[in-house]
Amino acid sequence: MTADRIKEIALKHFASNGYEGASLADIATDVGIKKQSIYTHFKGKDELFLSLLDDVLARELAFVLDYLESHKDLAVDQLLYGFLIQYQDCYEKDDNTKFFLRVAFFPPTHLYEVIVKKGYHYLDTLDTMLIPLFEQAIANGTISKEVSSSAATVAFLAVLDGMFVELLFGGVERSMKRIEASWFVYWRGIKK
Amino acid sequence: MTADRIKEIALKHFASNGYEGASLADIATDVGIKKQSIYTHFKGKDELFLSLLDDVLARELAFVLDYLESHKDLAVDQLLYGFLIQYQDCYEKDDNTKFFLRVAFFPPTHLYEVIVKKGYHYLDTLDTMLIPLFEQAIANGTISKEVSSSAATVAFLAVLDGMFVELLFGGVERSMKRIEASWFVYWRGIKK
DNA sequence: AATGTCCTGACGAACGTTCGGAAGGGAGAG
DNA sequence: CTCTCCCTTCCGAACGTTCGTCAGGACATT
Repeated sequence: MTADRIKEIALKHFASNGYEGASLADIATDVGIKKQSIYTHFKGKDELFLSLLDDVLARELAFVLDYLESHKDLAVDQLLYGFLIQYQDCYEKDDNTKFFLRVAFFPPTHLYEVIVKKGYHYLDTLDTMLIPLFEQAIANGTISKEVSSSAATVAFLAVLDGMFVELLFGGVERSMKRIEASWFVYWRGIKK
Repeated sequence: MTADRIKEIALKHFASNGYEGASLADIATDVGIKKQSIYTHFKGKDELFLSLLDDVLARELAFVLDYLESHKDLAVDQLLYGFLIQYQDCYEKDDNTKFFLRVAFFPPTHLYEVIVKKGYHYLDTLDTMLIPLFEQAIANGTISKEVSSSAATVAFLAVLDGMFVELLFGGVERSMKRIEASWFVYWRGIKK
């Protein structure tokens, strides 16, 4: 399907050049068609972009859901640390996260409201999935009672964002170094 | 000086629309001149942009330097926490950080090398300023000997980035919440 | 015959940029 | 004091390019 190839290529372009920086002509060239042919599959640039945004958010959530489901029997520290590592590995070469972060932080102005709405939905879902984990670990005694579940969640998401930032800016090896340090301090800060 | 007014306005535009999204015509309109007049003061868009980048990095470093200098007699935990708070306060309404982050993470491709070079210089300087603080605190016994000074520094910069991210995406009140949680866990993780 | 896909060709709009000239003020000479 | 020259600042008009978009036709598949 050509529509899928367009999406695939467009994701790369949006991820590395942003909404304004990505041109339909360049995308079409990479696909191997003329830019006018894109209009056979999408109404225009906005529809292509928003369709990609939905895909990206869905994939992002699916990954988290899948990971938590398939590792739910792990100890909470291994689960969380593994989550960081897997997230990094999984998206090392993928443009999904790059697209996601770029759009989340610097959305094209005329699509601001739609994007923010979708973004918050993602964040809320993430929160809902993580909170019970921490509550259980606190009840278990694995995590100190001095630490609230919400503080642990918020701080963990901050560690995650810190990883993203370094992943984007400095690449994998710098990001790995940051994960090691952040996780070491983080776990030392919440464990019993 | 018109050049300064152009810079001032251009900073806003670059910060909120990115390199490609900011147009010289819009900037000129906000300044109250025609876009051609910009060429009296700058060779072109690139020179304006790079000139702004230098200013932004210099201001960013100056702020850190100034803060550390004027609070060097504080206890390390108050110093670091205060640093987070002050950074947030200082740049709440300022476009400096927004410009900085946007450019750092998503640089315009044709200026990539120049930007990355300047960016790493900033990071290195920051590192050089922070490391001795942690070394001293570890020697003091304020921070646990189990924590290396480099791990504490790297993790602290991650906390800082986490704050930036939330500052950009969610605004001040969400960022404040994140700082509270992150700092609580961070300090609990490195203290003796 | 109908449908879906890709093409050629062209559109107006916006982009960064260049050029030539009009205004204005300051400096120096008469 | 005035005239002239220079220099800075700004703008009108236009440049070539690229942008997203639309209309219409060719060709294949069904």
